[in-house]
Amino acid sequence: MITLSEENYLKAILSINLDTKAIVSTNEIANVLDTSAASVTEMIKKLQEKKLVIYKKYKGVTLSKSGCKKAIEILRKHRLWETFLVNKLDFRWSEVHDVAEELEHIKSQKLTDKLDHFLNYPKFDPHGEPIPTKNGIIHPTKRITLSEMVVNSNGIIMGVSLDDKEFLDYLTKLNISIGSNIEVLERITFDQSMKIKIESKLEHISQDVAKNILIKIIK
Amino acid sequence: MITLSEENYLKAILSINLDTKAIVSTNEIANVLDTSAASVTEMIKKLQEKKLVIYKKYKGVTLSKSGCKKAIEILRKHRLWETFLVNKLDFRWSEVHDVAEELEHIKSQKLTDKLDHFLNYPKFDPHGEPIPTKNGIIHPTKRITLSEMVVNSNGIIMGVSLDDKEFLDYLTKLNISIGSNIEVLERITFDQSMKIKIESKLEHISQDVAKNILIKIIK
DNA sequence: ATATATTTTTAGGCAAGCCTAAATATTTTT
DNA sequence: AAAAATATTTAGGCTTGCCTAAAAATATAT
Repeated sequence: MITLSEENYLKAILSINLDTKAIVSTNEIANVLDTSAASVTEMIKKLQEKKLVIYKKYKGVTLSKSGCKKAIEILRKHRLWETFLVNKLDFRWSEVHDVAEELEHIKSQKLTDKLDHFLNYPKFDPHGEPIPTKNGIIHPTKRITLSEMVVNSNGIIMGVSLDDKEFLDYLTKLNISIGSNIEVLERITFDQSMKIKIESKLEHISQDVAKNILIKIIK
Repeated sequence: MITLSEENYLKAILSINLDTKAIVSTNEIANVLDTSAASVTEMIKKLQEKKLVIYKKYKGVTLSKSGCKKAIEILRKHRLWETFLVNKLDFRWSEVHDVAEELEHIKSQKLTDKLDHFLNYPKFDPHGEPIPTKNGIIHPTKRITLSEMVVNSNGIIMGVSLDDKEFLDYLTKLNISIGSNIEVLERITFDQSMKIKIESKLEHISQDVAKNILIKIIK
C-alpha cells in the first residue's frame, strides 16, 4: 500500500522531472513539498525500498518504472478532477487546484475510469495541460499565446492564463472555450489587436485579451 | 484542524447514536471502527480536549454541539457523493460505500454546496437514507418495503435493498427509480403480487420484487 | 453481598512522517 | 589545490494513532 505522503513525493518528483528532464535533487523536492531536506532523504529511502524510485546517495533520485506509472496516475486523477470541477460544478479554473490536490488521492481505478467517461474523455484540463491517458501517455504540448500566433495559422484553445471574472465572461460571450478552433485572419500592427475566426464566427480582439489565451498550433 | 481519524470517530459516534439514541460506549466505537478499546479511550480524550465530545470516564461519550455539526457534515458529504456516484457516474448502489468513505473527507464547503446543486438538491441517497441539509437537519424517515404497503396508499420510492443487476435492470424497465411516486391499487392474496400505479403507468409486480423496494409513505 | 465476568482505562511500545542540529560530501571560489 | 560555501545525510526527538498487557472500575451471577 502506498501512503498519501508517498504519493505526494512521487508527484513532486514527476513534476520536477517533467520540467527539468534531469535527475531530481533532494533540495528541489524539499522546496516543492515545503519540507526539510532531511525529511526528503528519509522518505526517498522508503520509496527506494518499495522500488518506486532509483536513488544514489548525494546524487539524486529518478522514478522507477512503477513509480512513474503511479505518479502519472495521480497526475491523471488531478487533471480529471480539475476538469470535473470546472466543467460540471462550475468552479473557476483558479479555484480548483487545492481541492483537486485532495481528490487526486482517492483510490479507485473504477472511479477514475468512470469520471473520464462522464467527462467525455477530455484531452486537456482547464489550464490547458494534457490529461495522461489510462495507459499513462502524456501527450506533449507546445503551447503559445494567441498573441504569438502568426496570421493565417490555425489553433485550438487550450486554456487561459488569467483568472478574472470579467475576462472569462467576455470569453464566454465570444464563444471562446477549451477546444474551440481558432484562425488568425489579420493583425493590426498599430495596437497588436487581431481579427480572428472562432468556430466560423469573426471577431476582433485586443492584445490584452490575446496574450491571455493559450493555443495549441494545429497547422 | 480536525484529522481524518478524528472525523471517523465522530462519524462512528453519530452513527451509533442515531441507532441507539443513547450514550455511546467505548466498546461500541471500537467495534464499529475495528480498533482496540484502548485506542478509543485515547482518541476520545483528544476529542474532548477539542470540545467535540462530552465524555465521562467509564460511562461513555456523546457528541457536543460542534462535534455533532461536524459529524453531520461528514454524513452529508458521504451521502451526496454516493448519490453522485450512482446518478452521474453510473455506479451500482452497492459499490459506492467505500469510495464515498474516502470522498466524504474532502474539505471544501464550496465543493459540497456545488455538488449538492449539481445533483439538484437530492433529499435521499441511493440507499434511501436522508441526506442532511446544509443546516444539518436530518429528516427522519420511516421506511417500509413496497410489499408492506396497504391497498390504496401512496408512497415514494426511497431505495432498494437488493443489489442484483437483473433486478435493477427490471426496475429501470418499469420506470421505477428513486423519487418515483407509487400507488398500490390491488393485492392478489394468492401470491402476494401487487398491481401498482407508478408515475401514472399501471404495472403488476411479484412479491419478490415488492419486498426489495423501499418506500416512504406519503398518504 | 460477594465472587466472577466484563468493560474501560492506564502504561509502555511501535511505525510513519515530520523536525533541528551536527556531520559529511560535493561544488564553487580564489 | 585548498578554503569556503552549499547540498545532503545522519542522529536524536517529537506527535499521531495504533497496539498489547495489566490494572481498575463496573456489571452480573450465585
